[in-house]
Order: sequence, then structure tokens, then C-alpha cells
Amino acid sequence: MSTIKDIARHAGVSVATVSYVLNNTRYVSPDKRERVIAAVQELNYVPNAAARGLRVRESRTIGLIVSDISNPFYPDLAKACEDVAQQYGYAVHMINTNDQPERMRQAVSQAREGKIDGLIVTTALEADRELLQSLLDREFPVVLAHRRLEGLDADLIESDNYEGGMLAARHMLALGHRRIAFLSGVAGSPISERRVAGYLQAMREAGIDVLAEWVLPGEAKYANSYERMVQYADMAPDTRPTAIINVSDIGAMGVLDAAADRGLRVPEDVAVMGFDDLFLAAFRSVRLTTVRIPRYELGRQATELLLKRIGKAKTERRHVVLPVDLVVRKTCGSEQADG
Amino acid sequence: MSTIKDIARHAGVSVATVSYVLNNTRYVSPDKRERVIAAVQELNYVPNAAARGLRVRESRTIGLIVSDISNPFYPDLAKACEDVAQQYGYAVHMINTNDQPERMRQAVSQAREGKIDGLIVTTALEADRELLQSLLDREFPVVLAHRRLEGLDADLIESDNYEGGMLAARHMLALGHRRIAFLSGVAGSPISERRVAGYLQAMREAGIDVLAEWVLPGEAKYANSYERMVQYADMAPDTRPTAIINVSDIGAMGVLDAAADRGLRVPEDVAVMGFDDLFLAAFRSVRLTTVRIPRYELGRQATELLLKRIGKAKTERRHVVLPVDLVVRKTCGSEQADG
DNA sequence: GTGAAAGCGCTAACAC
DNA sequence: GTGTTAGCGCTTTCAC
Repeated sequence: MSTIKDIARHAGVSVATVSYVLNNTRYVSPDKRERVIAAVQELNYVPNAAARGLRVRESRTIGLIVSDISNPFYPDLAKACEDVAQQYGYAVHMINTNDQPERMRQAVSQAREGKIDGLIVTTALEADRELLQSLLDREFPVVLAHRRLEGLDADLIESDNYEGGMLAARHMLALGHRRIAFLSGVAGSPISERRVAGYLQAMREAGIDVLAEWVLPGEAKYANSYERMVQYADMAPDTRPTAIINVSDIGAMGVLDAAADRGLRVPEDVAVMGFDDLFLAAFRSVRLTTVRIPRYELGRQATELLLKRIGKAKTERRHVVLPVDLVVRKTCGSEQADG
Repeated sequence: MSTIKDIARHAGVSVATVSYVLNNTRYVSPDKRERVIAAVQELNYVPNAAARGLRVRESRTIGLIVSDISNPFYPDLAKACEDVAQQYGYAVHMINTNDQPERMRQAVSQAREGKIDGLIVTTALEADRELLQSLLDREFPVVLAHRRLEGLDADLIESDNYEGGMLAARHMLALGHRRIAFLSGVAGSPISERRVAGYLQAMREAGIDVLAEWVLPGEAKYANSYERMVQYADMAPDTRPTAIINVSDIGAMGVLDAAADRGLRVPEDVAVMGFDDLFLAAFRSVRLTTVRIPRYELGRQATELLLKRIGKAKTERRHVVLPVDLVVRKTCGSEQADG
């Protein structure tokens, strides 16, 4: 493994000159420049990242925190993050927290060790607030993506969850439904809460009193949503909700399967919607009507913003809200069925 | 940001002593040890990774190369990788190559810069051979996961693709099928080729001549598999394959959808199988019979092996083949339908 | 236009 | 049992 000294010796110049041509940081005569370049080629030289990092105090690496990369919501976001990071010459550390604060602590540690120059957090939990705040206090670049943490003064890229909730409810209302349920996520999830709020608003506008039993918190996962749907299915047909909005597509799959298992036809007996617009929502056998969340864009913009932040420290905090849209397919039996 | 010097001063000891207690690398009297620990606590000290890395020539980071994290095959593998890396105190760089050799080059560059101590490659293409070999020549730890690269002398963790192909074909044969097609992946993909080989072997054992038109190479993706299935659907019923094995579950979804779009019933008119056993294969509306590939285990073992390799250089090359199994659901109309 | 040299924060060899 | 110090490979100031 050759070092800058080897190059200098080989090219008959000083190490300073080598550094200057490598980083284009000062004029060097064409002659020497060429000799340096030749030497680099010849010795197959690659600068050592640790040495450079130690000197200039940067790692050219960013951290990406997700709760669980095997949750199909995240891969697109992660892809976007890596795509833009790569483009700017940054590497990305992927960290799965599994929602354990302990893992978040390790991420913060990496930040403080200088292993990463900035952090994208897609899964900011209440339990992480203090940790994240400590980073912010040190002016360490942090951007929240997808999930907000109320009151934390960090950049935030999210999607319009409130609007999404409204869109979903209004769609069901327009189809003539009145008893519309919302299977939300865990209590305290701001994403879920915003969506519920939008739903409630649309219901209010329609003059409908929302029964407590229509808003069932739980996990946005398949199994838990399945169970919640079973409860509905067991209610009397004239009181049972005729429409179910699930806070995630994966959950909506659980709803769909529970309905089928209980002999309920979709959309005739019960209409179903999800959130996210995962790839699987488009399969012919699924055709899930859903609210599309721009996952790639979330990741892209979060990374762009973080990189900007890393460059020139103190800019005003940014809060961007990406638009969502309704994707009408078959599970609500809409007029706009798309084959 | 405090340094080891600050700690030394604060604790009234030398920097060496601080280093010794931090790394537990030599006996230090309880008295001093405690003072150091107190100082670390008090000044909220975290060692600088670049400095340490420069000195000891390690980054405590591994690289994970996937072609595309948004391909649902990879997240589980990536999760496993991160889980075990974390456990051993390593971070993981995720690199999406999108099958562009250029991206692989960047990964190799990171290796040579010392940003990573080892590399897991899940997507070794023929075009990457030279690059990978150059790493191996430098004794840089590389383990191939999932996809082999024939003749490359690196550790390899793969699944039993040949057996998988046999399992699939035999299942179809046992159900009475004779005209069994195999929609393979891109020509040259060793995974696909092994599966096809297994299928061919099972067909041979059954005494069936495999028609050329039954083995259609293409992309393992949804759209391309859909198109290939359309071709079959357009054949006369008495010559058309009655069973389709697709090299991936995602592709099998395309097959399923194409069949439905062409008015073919599954499994009555055509039986369908996939490979992988993605989460979506289990949905009630899908119930895809498939060959399960142990994705998490692939990632886990690859990472364990890589970490072992990083520790003590020269061990014998390992080649492990993980067993696969048949998951019988509904798309072949098997006797063992599981509701 | 170029070079000498200090120093980033750490580990570990060497000395006592 | 502990301290002094060289040096990892690089960037950049300062001097010419």
C-alpha cells in the first residue's frame, strides 16, 4: 500500500505538491502535475481515508437510521439515500434500530466518534429525543425523514399525512360509506396520528359522528391488523363498519385476508384502503386502493438537505411536506376501477 | 470535543494510561483506572475513530454490496448483516450497485482507502471479476453471498439452488404435470443456471424431453415474467405448458397476473411456482407455492464468516451451501393446501 | 510555484 | 505499574 510519500519520491516532488494536485487545491506547474499523476497511476495509489479524515475532520459518510430495513416501506427510501450520497461522494452507514433506544445510542456514538458526518433519522421515537437533542446541541447535522419528533429543532422532510387521512376518508365518503373505520398504528406515532386527524376532519366535514370503536390503535403490521379486522367481521352486519382504512398497506393486506377468511367480500361487503402504495398493492390479485407516500422522494430530499447542512453549518431549519396522492384500484369498488 | 490528552490531564495520568484503561490493554492500578473512568464520564469523552483507525489500520466497518436494496430479496439479508455486524461492534456501509460496474469500482475504492475492513458481495457479476480479484490479491477479506462467481477464490455462502430447481420440478411432476416450463433469469446468472440445471435433472429423471421453448431466459422481474407468460397463454391449450416455475417470487407474481388477465385459472389451467418465499407469497390472495431461500441466514453466515476472516487473515476458503425447502401453498393446487 | 514541517488523536514500543 | 514519545498518512501554514 503506497503512501503520499512514495508518490512524492517517485515523482520527484514534495508531499505538499502531491497533495495539491490530488485535491486541486493550489496551482502546480503542468510538468510536476503530470509527474504526480503518472506516479499515482503507476503505484496504484489511493489516499488513506483515516489519515485524511483525521486531518480534515470529516468522514464523508452519513448515517441512515431505519427501524427495520425489512419493513418494505424503507428500502426505497434507503435506495434514494444511497443514490444521492454516492453522487456526492459520500458513503452511507445503514443502522437498523429495531426500535431499541440502545441501537440509537450506538448511532449517536458513531456520530461522536466522527464515523459519520450527519444523520438521517427515519424513526425518531420519543425515547430518542434526548439523544437526538444532544447531537443537535453540538450542531451535528441531523435530518428527520418521514417521522417527525414534535418540538425537536431539526430539519424535517415528511409527507402530508394529514392530507392523506382526509383523502382516504373522503374517498370512502364519496363512495357512499358512512361507517368508516381507521385502523391506526401504535399510539403516539405522529405519522399515524396525523392520518387519523385528517380522517376525523373529513368525517366531521361530512357531519358524521365517529364512534370510538372505529378508531382502533394497534400495530401497522399484518398480523395485528388481521386481528383487528376479525373483530369487525364478527360484529352485526348493520353496525359493522363498511369501510376500513388501514394506516399501512401491509396492514391492509391483513385486513383483506381477514375479511376473506370471514367470508366477507371486498369491496361488496367491506371496502379497504391502505397507505404507502407498496409494489405489492398493484398486483392484480390485490389491487389495493391506497394513499401513495413518496418514499424515494422522502429519502432523496432528506439526503440532499443533510448534505447541504454538512457543507455550510448554520442555515435556517427546513421543514418540507411532500404531497401524497390517492391511488384508486379495486378494494373500494370505485367507479374508477382500472382493470 | 475532548481528546485523550484532556482526559489524561483531568485524571492526572499519562495519555498512555488513558489508552490502556480504555482498551483494557494492560494492567492499571484501581486508583488511576477509576480516575480515568471518572474523567471520561465527566468530559463526555468519545475516542476519535479516524485517529484510532489511522493508528491501528482498521475501520471497524464492513461493506455490503447489493444490486438494489429495493428488490425485496435483499432487505432480509441486509438486516442479518447489520444485526451481526452491530453485535461485533462493526458498522455497515450499504452500497447499491444497480448492476453498474462503475459502482463496484467505487466500493473497491472504499476498500483501498481503508474505509471498510471487508466486503460482502451479493451481486458478483462477471464484469466485476477483475476488481474482486484485485482485492483478493491484496488479501482483502471478501465473501460472496447468494451469488457465486465461478473460479473466484473467495469465501462463498450460497443456497442450494440446484436442489431448489429439482424440488420445484419434482413437485410439479408429482402433481401430474408433464409440460413444465421454467422462466429463468438473465443468461449467465449462476443462481438461475443452477436452478435450471436442477429442473432439467428432475425432468430427465422423469424421462421427459424438455422443449427449448419451455426454458425462457429473461429478467426475474415482474414485467418481463408477465410478458413471457403471455406468450405461453397464447399457445394452443394442448401444447401450452401446464406448469410454470419462475426463478423468483416477484416474477411468479407477473406470471399469476398474466394468467389471470388471459383468463387462465390457477391452478386449474396452469400451475405456478416461484423461488424465494417473500412475505407476499403468503398472502391469502396470493398463496404462492415456492422454494424458500434462507435470506436472513445467508446474510448472517456471510457476515459471521467475513468477521472471522478479518480477525485472522489466512484461513482456508469456506464454501457453504444452505438447504432450501419447498413451501406448498395454493398455486399448484397441491393436495397439501394449507387453507 | 514549491517545500519543510507541524500537527490532527490515537496506540504501543521502549524506558524506567 | 506508569510515562515519554514516535509515528500512522494526510493537509495546510508558513517561509522562500
